[in-house]
Amino acid sequence: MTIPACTGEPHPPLPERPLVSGDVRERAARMLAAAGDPARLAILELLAERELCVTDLVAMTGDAMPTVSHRLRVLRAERLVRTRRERKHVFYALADAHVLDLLRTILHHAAERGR
Amino acid sequence: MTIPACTGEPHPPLPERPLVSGDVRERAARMLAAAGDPARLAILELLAERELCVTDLVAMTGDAMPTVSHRLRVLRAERLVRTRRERKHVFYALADAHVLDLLRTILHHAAERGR
DNA sequence: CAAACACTTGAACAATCTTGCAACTAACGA
DNA sequence: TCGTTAGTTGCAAGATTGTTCAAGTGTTTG
Repeated sequence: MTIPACTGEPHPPLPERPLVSGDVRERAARMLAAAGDPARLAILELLAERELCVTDLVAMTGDAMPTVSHRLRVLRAERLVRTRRERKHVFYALADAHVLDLLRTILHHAAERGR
Repeated sequence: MTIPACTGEPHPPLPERPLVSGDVRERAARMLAAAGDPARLAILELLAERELCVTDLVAMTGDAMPTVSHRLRVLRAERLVRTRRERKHVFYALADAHVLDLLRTILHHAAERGR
């Protein structure tokens, strides 16, 4: 199926097919969306420094525990964080180096391009 | 202001201060959220290959022009894309190498970690 | 075993987003 | 100038999200 080009102006031959598979994109979008909230991003930043339990995060962010827990749930659903239980506490950490990488990339870029 | 630690268990000394400045995080979150939609991410992927006009994107995605235009508006609001007008057409492209970088990072990671 | 602690879950409500249609604007072309 | 092509904008549904409070689960401590 040929795709009708724009008026044959500046651009080259013609577009290639879609791109990456649909569900890789789906997952990527959900990961981005999960990180794309200031409060959740703040949590990721804190976890970038060290593993923390929910109580710590509550103390550090000043938000209510259910609120923090819900946020962590979203992050965990997209596998941006992992959990580990120890005695009474549940410790959260970034899922892997990829997440740290993404975090650094976005924060660096956001800091760089001043409005 | 001291932050009460979790039960002095496994974790080190104590947490540092917040992190990056609040509005860098705000901007980063908005950028992530803008990219964090499958349809908008698909547009970014297409633009990663070449500059395209709205008509091209309409043809390639199969969506209505106002829909595509709205999506582009969101992407432009967060400066993920830039525009250039030529004759009757408005051409869109990724704003800069940073965006391409982010795109590659997220797609790579999403592809890697199979569910 | 009972009470306390550390979380998670559920439900309801508000706020925000996304889309689709219609109307509007800008740039050509006849 | 008039009509057409290319895009944008406004607005009203409809859907998703985020927050809060209350209740529930699991673990540990007395």
